[in-house]
Amino acid sequence: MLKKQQLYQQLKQDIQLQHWAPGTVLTQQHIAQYYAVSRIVVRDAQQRLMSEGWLKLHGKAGMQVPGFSAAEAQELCLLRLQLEPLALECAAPRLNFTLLGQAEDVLQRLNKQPDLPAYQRGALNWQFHRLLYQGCEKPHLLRLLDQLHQQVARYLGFQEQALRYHDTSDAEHLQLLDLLRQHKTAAAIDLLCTHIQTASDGLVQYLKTQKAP
Amino acid sequence: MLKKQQLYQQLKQDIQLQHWAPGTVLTQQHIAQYYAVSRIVVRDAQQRLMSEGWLKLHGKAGMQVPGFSAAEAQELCLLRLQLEPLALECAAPRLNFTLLGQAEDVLQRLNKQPDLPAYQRGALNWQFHRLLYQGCEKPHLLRLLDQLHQQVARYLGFQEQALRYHDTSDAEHLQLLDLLRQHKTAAAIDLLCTHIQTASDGLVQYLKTQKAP
DNA sequence: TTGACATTAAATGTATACATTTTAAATTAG
DNA sequence: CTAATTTAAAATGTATACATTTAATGTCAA
Repeated sequence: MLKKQQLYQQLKQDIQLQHWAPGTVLTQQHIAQYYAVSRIVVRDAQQRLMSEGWLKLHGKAGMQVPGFSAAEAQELCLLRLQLEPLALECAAPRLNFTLLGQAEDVLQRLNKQPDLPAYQRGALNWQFHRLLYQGCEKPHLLRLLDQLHQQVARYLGFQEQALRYHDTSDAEHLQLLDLLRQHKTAAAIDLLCTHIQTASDGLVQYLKTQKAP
Repeated sequence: MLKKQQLYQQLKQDIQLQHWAPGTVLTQQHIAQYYAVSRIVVRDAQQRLMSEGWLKLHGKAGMQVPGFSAAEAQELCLLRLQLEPLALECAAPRLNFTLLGQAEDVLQRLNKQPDLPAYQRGALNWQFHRLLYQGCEKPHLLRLLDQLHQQVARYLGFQEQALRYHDTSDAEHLQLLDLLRQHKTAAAIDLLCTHIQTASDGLVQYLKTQKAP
């Protein structure tokens, strides 16, 4: 029998992998029956997934699996662009070799396993960035960024193709680490901005071509 | 008998008015008994209040009423400063006289009732700003800002004194409206930045003096 | 046929009861 | 007396049953 945490993960994954297609309306009863859990458990999971953007309200009954749009992706990336450089700037003075090493380990894992599923690559990618921002000592900022990347992650499960840009950005990641090691903070921030911008453009471009084939 | 929505509002207000002091650990059972509702209802309200920052996890049992710190206030204001100018910039081209009029109405209500409780003044103040950002067509951005102001609101119920700066900022609000009417967007954004900065400084200063009297 | 109203089905909200986990206390061995 | 283990109490997690609300269906009159 599934518990709360398990149902949360399962549902999230099933949405990400499009087992439940965008537009589907999921009622408590449906989910409870399908996953064989009590509605109480479903309510908790639903509420959490909704606050993270995986589900959205649909009238007065049921939750709807949201669709994808280039506009939304662009907005999410714009917010990243607005917040992540700030986080890096605050964290830079407190970046030590331990953290940089951990970050490099994550990069290596990304490199050595080029055929991971898209959503796992996305998770590792955020783990890398997150490590760099870790020391900013701004819990609310980090919370907002976590939320943002949850939303972005929804897009990454979308299509393997959309994530291809990450491979091309590997060099940028390494360069970023290098700059940070040399305490060239300003340059690192600049690079981060263009890095996010590049990723954004790729994703948005891809979504636009998908929409009108 | 209280329903979910009512309990949510009641609990939030009681926290804001310090009926439950910072540091207090509220268990489901406590709350259920005190407000005479089922624990189910409490769970929903608790989860929502937690996601909005009114409560935070306390180990594995209970939720804790968070305290106040100058650092947290500063962070929240910094995030406002990072996001609100962006929202205004995006919304400016779509600002019409209807919205500007609504905003001015809010200002007038603030002016004509100088003895409103702090939390209501805070709510009106955010209502004013929010109207200006309304047209930015960035739902995620607006959601983040709503969250941020929920957090700020927690501080505003804190002390009447801390909100005094809002009275002095009334002139700035009017000037902001004026600039927007004349489509002097850049100037309006500049003013907004200093406006937020001023408010931030006031609040942070106040909290620092409170801490070490 | 259409539109308003009544009726029914389904979904969510809420309460109670039970199960599991966690915390604290108390007892006992060293 | 201390520390570790056991035991009891309290808190949360989960399931079931009931109440309320919402949506849909069908009926009847115009």
